[in-house]
Amino acid sequence: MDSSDSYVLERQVGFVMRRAVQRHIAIFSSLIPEMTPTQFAALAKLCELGQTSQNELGRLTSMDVATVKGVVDRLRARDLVTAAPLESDKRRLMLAPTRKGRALYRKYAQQAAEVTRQTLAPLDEEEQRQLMQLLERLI
Amino acid sequence: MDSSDSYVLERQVGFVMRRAVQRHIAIFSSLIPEMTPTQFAALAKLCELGQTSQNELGRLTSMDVATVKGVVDRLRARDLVTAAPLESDKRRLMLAPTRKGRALYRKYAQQAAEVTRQTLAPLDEEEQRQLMQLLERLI
DNA sequence: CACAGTCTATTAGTACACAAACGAAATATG
DNA sequence: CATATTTCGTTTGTGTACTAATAGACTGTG
Repeated sequence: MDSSDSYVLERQVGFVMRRAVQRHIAIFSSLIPEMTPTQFAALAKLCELGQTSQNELGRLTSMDVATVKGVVDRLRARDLVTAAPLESDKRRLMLAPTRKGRALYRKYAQQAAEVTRQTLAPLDEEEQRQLMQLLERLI
Repeated sequence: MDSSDSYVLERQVGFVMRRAVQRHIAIFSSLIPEMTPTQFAALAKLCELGQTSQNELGRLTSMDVATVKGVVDRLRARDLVTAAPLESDKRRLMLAPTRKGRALYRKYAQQAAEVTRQTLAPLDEEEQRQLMQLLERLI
């Protein structure tokens, strides 16, 4: 039996998802060139919550501890986020968006929703719902 | 109007796909710890074709020129792939799997298909087909 | 033939993403 | 209360992914 029967690259979910993500990122960076999807996700979550620790932010945005540190460092370097150790628990680094960070989030929240619309544009509304639901069940 | 109405992180395709890819990669590396999904994709395509230029391999596996170079370099370093400039067109770097590369591909082709099965396991067969078709239309 | 445009590969730079290991701080348990 | 465990953040190392710039090789057209 030929192993090429059981494995065809183009039919693997991993490959198809990778390509879909590539297209999504291209759309994102054309609509929001000022920051990456990951940075926007972190900033958005932080604006939603007001403040959190770096670690919890990572959990809420599905980022590794090492990844979230890098993302937060870059947001801090651009003065979009502030960080300060928590008095009552000195392990924790509390984060909050700056005024500039909030402004940037507000500026792009609509655009970010538009990124999703454009990414899903090849599908009709019913299919979009289906896709989202199926993807969520994969997690 | 509140911008949080229009943007909720968890409802964006990008976020959901990113998480699904994360889970997929975790499954992949538990079943095939010896190489990454990208490396396997490149090796698989090369085994399928026998030989190609580095550039074309990139196009066929949806990798950037810079990305494919890194991936191929690592495969070459492990003696899974050979590379030689093409006589008739000295710009091109022709690649081919080594015997060792073919053996590794054969060893894991089944497992790689299994990765797809496990990734899609939360869905029934009909849903799996739907998801794949919907994703393909996003590309 | 010349030379403009195209194709291929490489390099440098930036940004995610994860594993592993570390130290410091907090909590749990005996 | 002492110590074992857990939590949090950082660092290091490897790998993917894209941009932009560069250089060499080919192709097409004048």
